[in-house]
Amino acid sequence: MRVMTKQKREVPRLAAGELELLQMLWRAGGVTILEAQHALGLPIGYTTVQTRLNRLVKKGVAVKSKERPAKYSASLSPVDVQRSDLDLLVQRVSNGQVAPLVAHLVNRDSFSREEIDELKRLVANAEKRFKDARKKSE
Amino acid sequence: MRVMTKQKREVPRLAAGELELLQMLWRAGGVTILEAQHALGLPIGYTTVQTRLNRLVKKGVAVKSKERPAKYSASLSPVDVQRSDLDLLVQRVSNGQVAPLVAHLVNRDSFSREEIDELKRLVANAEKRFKDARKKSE
DNA sequence: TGTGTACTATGACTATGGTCGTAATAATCC
DNA sequence: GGATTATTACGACCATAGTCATAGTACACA
Repeated sequence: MRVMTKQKREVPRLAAGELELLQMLWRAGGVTILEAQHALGLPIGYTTVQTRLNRLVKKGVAVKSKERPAKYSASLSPVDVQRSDLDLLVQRVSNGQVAPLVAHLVNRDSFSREEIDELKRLVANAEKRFKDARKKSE
Repeated sequence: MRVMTKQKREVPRLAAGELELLQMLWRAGGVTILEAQHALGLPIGYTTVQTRLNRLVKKGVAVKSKERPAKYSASLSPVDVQRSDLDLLVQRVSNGQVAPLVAHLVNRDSFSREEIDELKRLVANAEKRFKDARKKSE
């Protein structure tokens, strides 16, 4: 059975730059401050990275290990942020309507054979869910 | 031939609250400060709305008319913001890959018959473009 | 065990966005 | 024209994010 495990914590609002740090953590895994600084590849100082990482920790979106050169890692999966980003975006650009947003994305650029097949599969699944739901409710 | 018409102006980074104002302008059209305040429906003061609107103007994403009760309107279409939001999001959540994002959206919730048809149409168009491009390049 | 290095904590400065108060200016009307 | 009202300009305050310098602490090892 499918228990909709309610998210205990809301994803806090993250400014663009904070997201950037978080992305780095997703890519690089558990990193020390020094490694983080290099992974970012930006001309910003060591203590700047330190402060920003600590602020992420204080916000609860990253964790810091106890070891001596402490390792920082994201305590939030990309999916979590994706979800809230998407919620926001869907609300923002098409007033809660998902289809127009998908239209935008699909018309936006071109796809490979494989991607097109993938899209077809997705739509077929959506259709199946639609029919199933319809059947169940009759 | 497909000329990638370069966007002349970058959409400036807009904080969440600024977007909210902009959305209001899209919905309500050219509005006075008072109308904007009402349209927002939030418990924020008149001069707050004034300041925020003026900041949008200074950023170039809104314009202010010369009439005496000045009318503010967005100088940026939703599409512009959608595009840059989407660029950002696509980059953010799936590293530039559009298909996974579409997958997220499509799996995210359920659709009506009409929406499903619309999605099918979109995918068919994408496929047609794919074939045309293929034919042209042979 | 003392000292130099690696790491961390702390505080400070700046910019920006959200909030407003108040002063200045323009329009209205007696 | 002068008083009243509507509109605008201006500046201020606070919170937060980005930036860093510097002071403090722990570790290694001579």
